[in-house]
Amino acid sequence: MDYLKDAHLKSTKPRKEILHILEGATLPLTAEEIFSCLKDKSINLSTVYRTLNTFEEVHIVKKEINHSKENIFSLNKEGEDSHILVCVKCHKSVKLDDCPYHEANEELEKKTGYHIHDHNTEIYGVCPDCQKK
Amino acid sequence: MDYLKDAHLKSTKPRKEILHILEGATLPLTAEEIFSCLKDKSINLSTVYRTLNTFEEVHIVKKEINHSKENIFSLNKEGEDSHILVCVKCHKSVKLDDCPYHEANEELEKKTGYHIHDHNTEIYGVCPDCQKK
DNA sequence: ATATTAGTTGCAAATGATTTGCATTTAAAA
DNA sequence: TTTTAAATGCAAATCATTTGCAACTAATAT
Repeated sequence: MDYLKDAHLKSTKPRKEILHILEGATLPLTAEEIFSCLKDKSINLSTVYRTLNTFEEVHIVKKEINHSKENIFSLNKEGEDSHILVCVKCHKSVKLDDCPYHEANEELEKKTGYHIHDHNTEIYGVCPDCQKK
Repeated sequence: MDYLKDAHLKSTKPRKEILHILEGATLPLTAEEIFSCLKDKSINLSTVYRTLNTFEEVHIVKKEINHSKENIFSLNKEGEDSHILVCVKCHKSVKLDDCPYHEANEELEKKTGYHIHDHNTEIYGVCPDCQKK
């Protein structure tokens, strides 16, 4: 809740607005998308970028890359792993209920000694519809 | 072997040189890296980019994204899937001998109807060394 | 071999997301 | 209320990548 105080960041208008937008988002957003959602139009795009990067450093948000190589940001809600199956042809995606790689990753940790925390896997394939074409 | 003829692409000097460099590479390379490996220094960087994109379209190369959001290219050798375990802290990576997700993916195909062909997974975690720190 | 032509290339300029320098402002500590 | 380190707005810089266009060349037909 108190993301800013917890991270020892000053509570400013841009930061509060950006947090609010991220809280309302169901999907990760680009900096531009967040920028255009801002009610206070005097906030600068570079402030949005800077804020999002700051948020990432203190783990308030998670930064990923979308299909167009843009950074996309989403609130880093602990324990909210998503596993998405993405069609490489039509880009349609399906949310999986649970991690299909859970057991496999445990095996892998034993074998390699790595502590795996890739729990937002995007799995690529061709969806049933596109297979027909 | 005869990548160019097979793909109905003209056999030009830039293409042959770039192919040669890719054949000698053990890791995926950026366009710039390939460019600086060229013996014929009269070849233009944009030709390298264009060539690599053409190669990708005809599936001669595989295009991926590295940590700095640059495109990296590698020869698309059939049946040479790689599974790399990457440390998110030090970026050290370990090649896995075989796909840890093979069975899990088969399950997933049955469940979803998707035809999965993500067989160059990068798995992220923290390596043993970085866990100590 | 030679001419033809569609596909390639070099060059320079454009693009587009993201970053940065710097002067100004502001939240929070004293 | 004063002080000060941190945050912001603005404009310009970055940097990988793409693109328009004129010149060139490999492959095909003559």
